[in-house]
Amino acid sequence: MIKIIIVEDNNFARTAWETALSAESNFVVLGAYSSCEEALDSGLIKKCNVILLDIGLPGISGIEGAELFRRINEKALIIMISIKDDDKSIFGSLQSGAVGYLHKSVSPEELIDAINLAIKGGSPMTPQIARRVLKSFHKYNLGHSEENLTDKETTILNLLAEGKSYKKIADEIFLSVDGVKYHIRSIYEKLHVHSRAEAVNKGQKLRILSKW
Amino acid sequence: MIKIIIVEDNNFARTAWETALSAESNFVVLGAYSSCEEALDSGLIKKCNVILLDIGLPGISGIEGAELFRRINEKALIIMISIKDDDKSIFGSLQSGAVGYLHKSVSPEELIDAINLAIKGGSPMTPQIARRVLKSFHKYNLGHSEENLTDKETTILNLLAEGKSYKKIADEIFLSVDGVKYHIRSIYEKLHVHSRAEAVNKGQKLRILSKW
DNA sequence: TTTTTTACTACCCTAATGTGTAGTTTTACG
DNA sequence: CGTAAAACTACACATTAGGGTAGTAAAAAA
Repeated sequence: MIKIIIVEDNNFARTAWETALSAESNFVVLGAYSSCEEALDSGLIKKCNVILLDIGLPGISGIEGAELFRRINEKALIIMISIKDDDKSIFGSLQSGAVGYLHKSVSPEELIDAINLAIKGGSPMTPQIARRVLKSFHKYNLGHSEENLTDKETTILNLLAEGKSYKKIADEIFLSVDGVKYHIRSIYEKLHVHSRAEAVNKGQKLRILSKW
Repeated sequence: MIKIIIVEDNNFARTAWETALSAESNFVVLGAYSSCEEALDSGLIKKCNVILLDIGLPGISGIEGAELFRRINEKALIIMISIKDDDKSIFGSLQSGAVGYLHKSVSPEELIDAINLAIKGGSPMTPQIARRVLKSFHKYNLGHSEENLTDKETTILNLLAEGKSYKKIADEIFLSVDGVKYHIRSIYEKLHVHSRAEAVNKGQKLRILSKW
């Protein structure tokens, strides 16, 4: 039995979803609230499996709410349902722990499918959102040849990110300290920065720095 | 008409996919190769819409290949098809420009659906991969209260990431230089680091640093 | 109210960083 | 082969960063 909580300030939508989901034999709607505050007060957060959460709520926003809910119940699967599709809404939601992101225009059937998918370990998203998410991973420096670091430069940048001193880096890659400096000069020039911290920051944004 | 290129070293799989896709009225397989090198030599990369790409290829790997293909044809939609599901394969593929990631066990029908989905602006992924991707966005410091920076600390960390000197930061937030240092000491302690670069690096990973 | 903690300010000192300039060796290329 | 670019090495120098220590005022806790 999948226990669901709905948090949505629009009465019409909230009621519609509640009705639709309640009709499913393996779903039970534990509660439907119009704000995160009410949902938190209910004490049911820790007992549910799935939380359907609107972003544009009065008081505590959906993004903040997701974080709070997750602190109470790490296991609960949070699915955001929003009319917004700006970066802040999407990525903010994902950061705060949502496992899915749907547009408010979802049909009841889609909503049911989404919940089932989430339970099965998937991440319900509209195709457009999925693409946005994946695109955020893409290196965006393919064109800018200036920003293409050599292998050695990339290695050094990673060591810089770990906070290693020039000396340590030099030892590690068998170069003189000034040899290391030589490459760092190029890195800074290519990335248009003047310090380690900026280089690391930019390196992350350009996805030059290894791993996730 | 959707023009497809297949790069897969397993003859059996390659032939099976080619046959299945060719049967679709709106698909045409421009070429099916057993290595990225062959695909690049064919000169057809720039003419296709979709590239199905294996990761574990001899010679140029799928990940490297994706990057090369994308340089030639930015518009081509690259869908990775792999038996691997480690972080390096998944996130490496996404970074190199893939818009989808499927498991090699896909059925012909799923493959056809995936291509159609990609064309429509979606991102074909198995539910498990999707969840992995979304999870990579989650803040993973909800528990570790030690790592929760105060607002001022977060502000300073962001300024540190921009490479600003203590002096500049001090001016910007109306504190003495030593006041700034005071907070930086706390930041370093909370993040368990000893330098700007490390702090920035960790700040990114913990998603403390602003924006995407 | 007293005590403790938090948020600063201040000073010192050493190591590390960023940058300029210059020389040498290796590699790539016509 | 000659030559230019790339890949180092070397030295100098001003600035910054990181960390130790200490003191003060305000806020929070006891």
